[in-house]
Amino acid sequence: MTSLGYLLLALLAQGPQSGYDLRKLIGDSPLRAYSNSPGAIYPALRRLESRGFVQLTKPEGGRRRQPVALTENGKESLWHWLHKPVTEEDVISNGEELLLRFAFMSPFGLQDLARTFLTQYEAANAAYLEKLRQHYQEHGADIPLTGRLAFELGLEQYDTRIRWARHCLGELDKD
Amino acid sequence: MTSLGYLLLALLAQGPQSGYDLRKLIGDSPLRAYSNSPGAIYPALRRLESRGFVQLTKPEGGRRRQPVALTENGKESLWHWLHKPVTEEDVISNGEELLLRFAFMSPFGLQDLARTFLTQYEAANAAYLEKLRQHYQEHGADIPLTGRLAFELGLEQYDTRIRWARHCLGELDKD
DNA sequence: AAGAGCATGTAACGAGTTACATGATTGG
DNA sequence: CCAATCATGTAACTCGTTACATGCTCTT
Repeated sequence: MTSLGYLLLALLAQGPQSGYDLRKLIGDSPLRAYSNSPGAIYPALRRLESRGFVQLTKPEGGRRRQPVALTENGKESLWHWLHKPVTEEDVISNGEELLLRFAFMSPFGLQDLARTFLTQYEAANAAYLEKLRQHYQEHGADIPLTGRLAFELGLEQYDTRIRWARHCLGELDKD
Repeated sequence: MTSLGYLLLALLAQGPQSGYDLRKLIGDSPLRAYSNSPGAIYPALRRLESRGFVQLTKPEGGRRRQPVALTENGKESLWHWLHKPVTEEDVISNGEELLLRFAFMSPFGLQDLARTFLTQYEAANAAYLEKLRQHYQEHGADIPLTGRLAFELGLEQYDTRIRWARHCLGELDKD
């Protein structure tokens, strides 16, 4: 299962949609970091179907809107994805997917799911940031100027994530 | 040419290295977001060779360190990559690669290359951030809580980039 | 001499890109 | 009724992943 697959499941959790609808949704929103090309979407939907996560209902005529619905298996797979623990590896290499997961958590329980996500997210980012700072202390002097500056942006980005996670936990307390 | 290809060219610009050296360099540094698996590195080096960007010198015996050197064509390709203009599309979908480019600019001219990069980078991020803010104004109310919070992190990240670019321009003035 | 780690290679597979194809619907 | 656009599909290609294979070097 790839990020795009889960994105499709998450979008379908809000009700059946056609492939075309999904393409529009992705292309017209900040999700456009993901691909909305037909060559990505339709094969992805077929894969989801072959795994039983999704049901395609063929229209009678030729080439019209073809609604896709989430199955029970699909719901379950989505649930597992949303509940996966946040690892440091994810934070390093899959930052986008983590954020995607969080963005679609609302219907599945704010107090449990979202809170533990944020706690783990903050911890994992803090742990890696600490390693980065250490690396910077040791090797920062050897790196040429632009490399050092790029490194500093990296540090800032992780710091932003940590502050954001704390801010979100505060927001969730307002319930 | 993929990001990994340019990363290899950039690393080789500091002198010939073996594939194994390159793998270590990538795995032991904050570049570890990139793959350092043999199945990625060695085929990538072969591709660079087949395009004439790199020269592999076979060692006489069997399976030993095999130094890889940047050719003139390779230097030129690297130069073009570093000089590519920063587009809004890059900022949206290729943020990592942009930062990679900047990180390796030092030897190629700070006052020209790095300055124009930063200026374009700031402008492109600001332009997209403006669109994101607009989107948030119009549709923010319809998005469930975690989606909205994820959106806010996105906004923060772009803002961080912009502040960083300005800070860097200030640093470059200290020459 | 044996085994751990060094260094490179490769095959099967999955998934996205680009580009093109195809049939239906709608507007002028 | 013709063109534009809607909606889906597909083939060729590229690249990275995973897992395994191969041979060398160095230590003990």
